[in-house]
Amino acid sequence: MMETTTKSKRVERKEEIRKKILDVAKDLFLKHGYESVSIRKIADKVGISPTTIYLYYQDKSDVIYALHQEGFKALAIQFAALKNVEDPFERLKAMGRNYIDFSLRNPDFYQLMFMIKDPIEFVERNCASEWEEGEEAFGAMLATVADCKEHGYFGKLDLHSIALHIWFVVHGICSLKLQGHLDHVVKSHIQEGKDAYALDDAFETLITIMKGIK
Amino acid sequence: MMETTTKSKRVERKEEIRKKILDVAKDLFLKHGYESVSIRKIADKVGISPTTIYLYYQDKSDVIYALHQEGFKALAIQFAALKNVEDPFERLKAMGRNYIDFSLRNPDFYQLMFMIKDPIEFVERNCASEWEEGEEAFGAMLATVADCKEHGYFGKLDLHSIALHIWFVVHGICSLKLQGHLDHVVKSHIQEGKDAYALDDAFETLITIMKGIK
DNA sequence: CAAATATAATTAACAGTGTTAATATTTTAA
DNA sequence: TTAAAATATTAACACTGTTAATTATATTTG
Repeated sequence: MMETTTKSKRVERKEEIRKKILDVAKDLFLKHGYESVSIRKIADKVGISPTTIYLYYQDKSDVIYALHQEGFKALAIQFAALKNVEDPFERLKAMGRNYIDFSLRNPDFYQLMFMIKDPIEFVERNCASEWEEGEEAFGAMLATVADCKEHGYFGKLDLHSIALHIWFVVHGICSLKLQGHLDHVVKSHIQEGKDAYALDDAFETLITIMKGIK
Repeated sequence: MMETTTKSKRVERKEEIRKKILDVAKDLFLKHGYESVSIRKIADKVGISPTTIYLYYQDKSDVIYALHQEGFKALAIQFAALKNVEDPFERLKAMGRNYIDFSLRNPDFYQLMFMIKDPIEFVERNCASEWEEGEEAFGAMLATVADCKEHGYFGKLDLHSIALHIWFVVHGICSLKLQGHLDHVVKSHIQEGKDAYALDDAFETLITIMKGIK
């Protein structure tokens, strides 16, 4: 017997390789985008055979889902930094800004997290509708909106309706920006010089409207 | 000389085949989704060799772009039916409803039009930033928002800011619904029974907020 | 320690994908 | 009818995810 630790060395090594595969996938993903993540390229970079990956992940979508989770962890860190903002409406504003900034700084992650079908389908198939990471993020927002309501914001509107609404706006901004649709429309229909400010304008408009709800 | 018509028979036949390719692509697309549209499958169904398609479309993304345009034409028809709604705010509401309904009835088209990178990249590369179809749709909305403003809606907010904002919300609703994110969040965080109404609730909230702007 | 067993990794192969170059066929013009 | 132009095809390249069968490597047992 050699299992003095909770994990035997074999299991340990297995987890190491599993992590290495994910790290290489993440590296490829961030450097060359979603489309460039292929089983064969990952295997090459790790130094193993393509089929070996299937001993550690059941699927390609399983690898993609693991990346998806990494993204949610990174977003959670962004949100966690806001716990000490006292004024609830300022905290809500900061959350929105952080969300948008995250999408701009990690466009590939954002697309994977909110704009691509594969990972969420993987959740539906394999995770029995738990999925802590996503619920946590939305929960944090719900709490802040509730806090705002207690301070007199948002009138008689329902808590969940407000929270969802803000998410819709912010996701709308991010997703249309990332796909180039926003720039396209702004370039065609709105005065010159506003190009770069479209995003800030959009956020300002949201804040103005939300603050004005009686 | 036989070119009594503006188009010679050769050009006519060429356009016929070009259209046939597009029709088959559309059929495959609507029946089996975006991922199932492959050059080889289209060629099989048309009854030509895969490489022949490259004599009519420069690329696969060219075919996809043609589908993308079909989608915008369909949406334009939905919007055109609203010209005779007199009250501007009611017209704006109807536009929003039509937009959402379109996304639900033609989820694949909607994804192609607003959630997938390929077609808009094709526009950027090949169309010298004109692209009438998209500008027309947004223009129709801009006009309606302007009309609303003249009737006292939306306070001092900028015309373009309001129009963009509404688009963000509505697109946020549609895209998160289509990817399954909305259902996922609603199922986890919101009371039972609201499942099916999440979309209507979202739209109602938008209307309430927009109407309340002073 | 050696043999038997369980685990891990590999090669070969299947069925796809977009796309290009070279070749063959058909249609048009002289 | 023959030369030229347009159209279509076959063969091939370099990829993709994935599975079955096989080999190599550890681990456990006799």
